[in-house]
Amino acid sequence: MRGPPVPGRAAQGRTLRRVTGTRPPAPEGERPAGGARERRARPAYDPSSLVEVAAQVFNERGYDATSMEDLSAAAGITKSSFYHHVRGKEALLRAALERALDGLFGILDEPAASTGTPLTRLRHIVRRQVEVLAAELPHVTLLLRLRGNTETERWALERRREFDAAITRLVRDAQTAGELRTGSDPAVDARLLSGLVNSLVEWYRPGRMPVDALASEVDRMAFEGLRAHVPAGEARPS
Amino acid sequence: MRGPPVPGRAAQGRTLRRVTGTRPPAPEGERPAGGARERRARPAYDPSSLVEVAAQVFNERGYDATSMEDLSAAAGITKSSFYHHVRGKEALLRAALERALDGLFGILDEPAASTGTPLTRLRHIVRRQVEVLAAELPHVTLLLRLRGNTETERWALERRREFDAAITRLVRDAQTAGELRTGSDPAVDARLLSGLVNSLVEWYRPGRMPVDALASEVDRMAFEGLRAHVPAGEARPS
DNA sequence: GTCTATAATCAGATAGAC
DNA sequence: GTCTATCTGATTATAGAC
Repeated sequence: MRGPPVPGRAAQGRTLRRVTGTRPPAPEGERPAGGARERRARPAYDPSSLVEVAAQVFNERGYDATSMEDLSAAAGITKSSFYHHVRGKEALLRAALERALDGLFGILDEPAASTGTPLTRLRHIVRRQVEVLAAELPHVTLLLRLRGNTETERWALERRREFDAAITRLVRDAQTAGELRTGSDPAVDARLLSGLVNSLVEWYRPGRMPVDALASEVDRMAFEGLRAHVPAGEARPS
Repeated sequence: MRGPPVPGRAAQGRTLRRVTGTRPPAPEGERPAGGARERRARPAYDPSSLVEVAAQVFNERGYDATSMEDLSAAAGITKSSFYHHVRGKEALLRAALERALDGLFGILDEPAASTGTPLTRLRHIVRRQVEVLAAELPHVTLLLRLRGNTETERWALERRREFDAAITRLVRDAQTAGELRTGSDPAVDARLLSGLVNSLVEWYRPGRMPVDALASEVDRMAFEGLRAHVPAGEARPS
């Protein structure tokens, strides 16, 4: 907990927020039978849903600031009931990170990721990266905010570096092929590109705008820039 | 602490890393007199240095995962001695965030921030933002990773939103003036631009490349894009 | 499957000797 | 100014009743 020792929890600066957001309904058979529970809209209890709930709370509060009490409250059950479903805090983290990494590495396995010129492939990967990021928003967000404190975090960071390395190779190839700007270090350009894409998790929320529109704007900015383009033949604004 | 209860601290997954990185030398008179201390390169004890050390450790481990023990160890003294210099964990956080915010808002007060066309002003601000980010790297990094758990964090987030709003207004003005691309929401473009700039804290380290070179690459990417530009008159690659 | 109660440990912060 | 020793409360995790 934070701040000086204060009697009541309400006196602390920390705000208890509840996870909102829609979630896929759990299989009916998995629901607890005696629906005597009176809490507000409570998430289902199947493992996959619990991971998603946990990822949401981790992102809102930060992994370290999140207590098992916070997680169980978000799931609508007590802490010890929560432990009945989950091995521990770090197991939840790992499951969420695996989902994010599976999504990202899945992109590299797609046929379009190895078809065409380097730039064509790169643009496909960027577009798909935006889509995976939107589809797995809480899990990817979690992945991008890791500090590397635990063994699980370091494992995920290592896999993330492998993904980034694939992007860097592709940027280098595209520059060599004359499809990307010259005069800059491809490793730097790859980091700028990844930074741009990854920064979406800080503000994009589903429903804010269609995912394919977002992907198009990111693609345009990354490769053509924000500046207005003058029609061919006209003079460039000084 | 993390993981199941284990006897020894060494058995935990957490790695104790020491703050490296160079620091401006403290005024000689501020150093403790009897240099009997035998630890490795230890930072000075003046308040400003302690804030910088704290910001570094906060960034490495995350604010919540950082204990006062971690901070005092990084400073080379015991926890209770550390408390002699500092009011508490949150006071350190606030001091670091103030430094970051002062740097950023200082940019908006510069004459060049309100001289010329919207695009000229925007480009100046972006360049200066990269420079401030590099000069105040640990403090700005901390600012960009806030979750809003405490009152201090929420205060800083609110000020950061004000800064972002200024950028958004400028992007809108530049688009209206025909200097930026059309067909996209200026609020989205502003977020993409800020996301690109802010993502630097995730990888840029002083000494990796000169700051002005970095600023130029960011400027070029943001406004012209990564794609190779064909000389005027030639056909655009399909 | 869920609960109350509690164990074991670690956090931020302080007291008081030197 | 620094230290050892300690307080208070929160944290992860478990025991065992229902």
